[in-house]
Formats: sequence, C-alpha cells, structure tokens
Amino acid sequence: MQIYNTLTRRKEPFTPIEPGRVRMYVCGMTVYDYCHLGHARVMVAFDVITRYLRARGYDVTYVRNITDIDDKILKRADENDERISALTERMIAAMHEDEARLFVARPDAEPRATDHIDEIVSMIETLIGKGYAYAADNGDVYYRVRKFEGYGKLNNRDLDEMRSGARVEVEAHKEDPLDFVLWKAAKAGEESWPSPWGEGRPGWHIECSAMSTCCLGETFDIHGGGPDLTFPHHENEIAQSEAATGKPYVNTWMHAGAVRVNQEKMSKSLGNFFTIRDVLEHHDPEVVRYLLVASHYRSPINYALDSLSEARKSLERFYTALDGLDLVGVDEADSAPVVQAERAFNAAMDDDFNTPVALSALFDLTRELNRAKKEAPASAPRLAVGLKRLAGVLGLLQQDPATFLKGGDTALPLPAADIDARIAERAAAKQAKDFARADAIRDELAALGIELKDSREGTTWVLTSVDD
RNA sequence: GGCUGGAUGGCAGAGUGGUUAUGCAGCGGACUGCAACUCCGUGUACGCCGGUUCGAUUCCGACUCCAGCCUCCA
Repeated sequence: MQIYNTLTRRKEPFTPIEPGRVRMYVCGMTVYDYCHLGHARVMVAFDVITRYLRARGYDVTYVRNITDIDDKILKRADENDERISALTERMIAAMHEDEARLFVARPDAEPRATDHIDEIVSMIETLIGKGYAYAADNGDVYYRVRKFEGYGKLNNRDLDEMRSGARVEVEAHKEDPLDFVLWKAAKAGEESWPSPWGEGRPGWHIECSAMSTCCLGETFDIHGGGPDLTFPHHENEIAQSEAATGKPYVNTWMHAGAVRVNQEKMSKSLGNFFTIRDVLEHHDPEVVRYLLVASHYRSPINYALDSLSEARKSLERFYTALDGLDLVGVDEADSAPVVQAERAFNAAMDDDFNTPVALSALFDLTRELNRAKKEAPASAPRLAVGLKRLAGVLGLLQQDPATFLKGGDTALPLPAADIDARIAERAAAKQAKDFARADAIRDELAALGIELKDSREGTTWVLTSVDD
C-alpha cells in the first residue's frame, strides 16, 4: 500500500510501526459553529481510509480531537450570552448528528482539550525544562521556534524567508516574532484553568501534541487534517512533540484537498461556506457523501448544484441495478466478476486511496450485474451482494434501493398513494389501448420529477434528480 | 516575495512513456405500444514553447494561467 506523505511530498510504501495495527490521529473541529462541507470532506476522507484499512485487516485506532476551548469559542459564547460549555455541547451534538447522517463512523476516541489540561500543562513544563519554551512576564508561555532545528520541515519553509508580522501584529512579549503561544494567560472573566504560570488556557497547537501522545504514543503512524492545517498548526505540533519527546512524532502526514465554491476555498473567514445541515435539507446525505468520494481525497473539489445532481445520477445507476433483488442470505460464492472487481478496487485503494478508480471498478461490476439480471438472473444476487460489500468500504450503497430511488426522506411532490393511483389509472388506459391518455399521465408525473418504469412485473416509479 | 499543488475529451474526474479509465451528456442500434431503465456500439482529450526519446498527455526546462499556505480557518 502506498500513501502520499505531505512531509516527503511523495507516495511512500506504508508500513505501520506495529504490524497489523494502525494508529491515526486527525485534527477535528473547533466547536463554535456548525460543520461546513470542508469539515465534511475531512470526516468522510478519513472515514473511508479507516474503513478500507479495516477491510484489509488492520486493527485501526482512530482518534479525532475536539477543540472545545479557544478564542473563537470565547467570542461566540459571549456574543450568544451563553456559557462556553453550553455552546460547545450544542455544537458537538450537532457535529455528531451531521456525521451520522453522512454515514461517517465515529472515531474510536474524541478527546477534548478541556479534559486534557493536565497533560497539556505537563508537556509545556517539559518544553520549558528543555529550553524550548519560556514564560513571558504577562503569564503567556511561548515556544522558542528558532531553538527547534527541524522547524519548517513539513512545509519546506525557511525561517528567514517567513514574513512574520507582515500580516499580523507581533506580540510584544515574544522573544522572537516567530514564537507561538503554548499557554495563554486569562483576562478577567475568561474561563481559565490553573497552571504554574497562572490562570489561563492552552494555545491551539499544544492540545493536539498532548492528546495525540496520550492516546497513541510518542510516535504514531498517520496524522491527518484539512488542507489549511499544514502551516502553522501541524508544523507547530511537530516542533512541540519532537522537542518534548526527542522522538519522531508522525510517520505519515495526510492532508485532504480543499472544497471550493466558484474556484475559491470554502472557509469561515471568506464566509462562503455551506453548512452540512443546510445542504442536507435538500439533498440525500448519500449524494453528498458520493460527491466527496468521487474525487481523490487530495484534489480540490468545486461545490456546485450541478455536481450534486451528477452525484445523484451516478447513485441512481447503482441503486437501479440493486433494486428488485432479494439479497437476504445470499452468499457471493467467489463470483468471478466480483473477484475481478475486488482486485481492481483494492489495487486502486492501495494506491493512496484512489476512490475515483475504485468507483470505476464498481461501475464495471454494475454493468455485469445489469447483464446478469437479464441473461443469468440466478447469478445476479451474488453480484449485487459483492457490489454492496465493496461499496460499503466507501460507506456507500447501504440504503434500501427503492427507498433511495423514491427520494429517501426528501419531500415528495405528490403523496405516494396518489402516485400509485395515477399509475393504476395509466395501467387501465394502457389496457384499453388508450396510449394518448397513458402517456399524458406519464408526462404529467415526469414534470413533477417522478419517472415511471414499465416492466413485465408492472410499473414502478423513481424520483429523479431534483435540483434546488 | 517564499513555499505547495494543479492545467485532461461538452461537463465531472482518474491515469499512463507506445494499447479502454469511469460517470453524466451526445450519436447509432437492441428492448419498448411509445418511452424510461438496461444492454451493445460510438468520441484520434491531454495549457503553451522547447528538450530527452524510435516514440511524450505522461520525463526535464522555460512560459502563461488557476488554487492553496506564509494570519484564525478543515
């Protein structure tokens, strides 16, 4: 298996530290607002990675932190006139709801910064003891960036090239403008924790160093996150952890690509973001998930309504093939097309989790399934079971096909009973060879997005791609 | 200014030193009362200019453009 490592900027053979076991840490959310599609991308990408590693037999420990204390949270809680914990609990619950709807499995652990203040404080003490950090006279503690030799290695940055202070005011208490904060002294009235340097709260970067170490050990296999975290966050994590432990921090760094809108990064600061819940109001969650999986996890994707309806059409193809088959108790029994598809699927996923190519293997299998349905019906369920199993590794195609095709829980333009009544009317018209009337009914339903499909067994309907 | 990526057929999106990605859309055929679904067939696409090579979309260099990071952001 090969994985692209941000640290070396190339694909590398993946060898876990402990054979058969993978320890992975992913930077999660700062819980002051609802998750947007950029968050969804990271959640889905690492969910797929976890599912695939497990499917290949690895014992995966997946840790994704929750940042539940920071400046933005303080600010938002203040604006809302809400307790910090009330705000963060509310946002954490919303995040869990969002990811469940996207069929994202929960990580094995979701450590919260505020539950790990002791580990954070003790790591800072270690850094001070080793000369990598210093307490300023205002109660802040800073990391001495120039003291850490490898600083900049993740981002290929040269310290003297960096324009510190060019865009942000330099904090007067720092020895060097490059230094970053490990512990922030509390202002009056701010939520705080005791420390050797006075009341305060952890800086953003230190929590990930402290929590990843305590959950996964001093060196672990994979560290992931969003595209905008490589600098400074992950660079700082490396500096903190390697200075504190004297050991390599992470073997493989993985970063997801950005979600864009109109070719511009979707982000909080640009204000051009769509929350997951907004999007799910009008679209089946699996369509959103498909959209995210249909591109390679490192490529940028452009979010647009057109891409959602394309995603829906692709899923319609899969679910149409799976529809009408009874899969209960069916065994794949080494069906040749499935074996072939699985080989292609695994080869694609082994190559840096190439989900678009993996999907193409599933489309090929779907064609075989459609052929089997008419040429060798007895073998069709075996192919369908195989298709469903492989798609499950991507977290797809686990719904009841008819439910998906009929629109899932999105609102129907017409009650289902009325649709059935119209179909019955049309059947009667067809019986009477009144094709004009039959076609009129079909056209009328089609205008509402309800597409009829005639077969020997009768007429069924599906809700076609609905844009809004 | 520094550092990363990227530029593929009508659209989306992989990939490869010479031979099919895949999906959607289009076209032809089969099926159908007609359709839809499905199946079969169908497209000389690789930003620009040089170089290496028997041969480059694929490797190397220059150029143009796009995006990201260098500030909180997934």
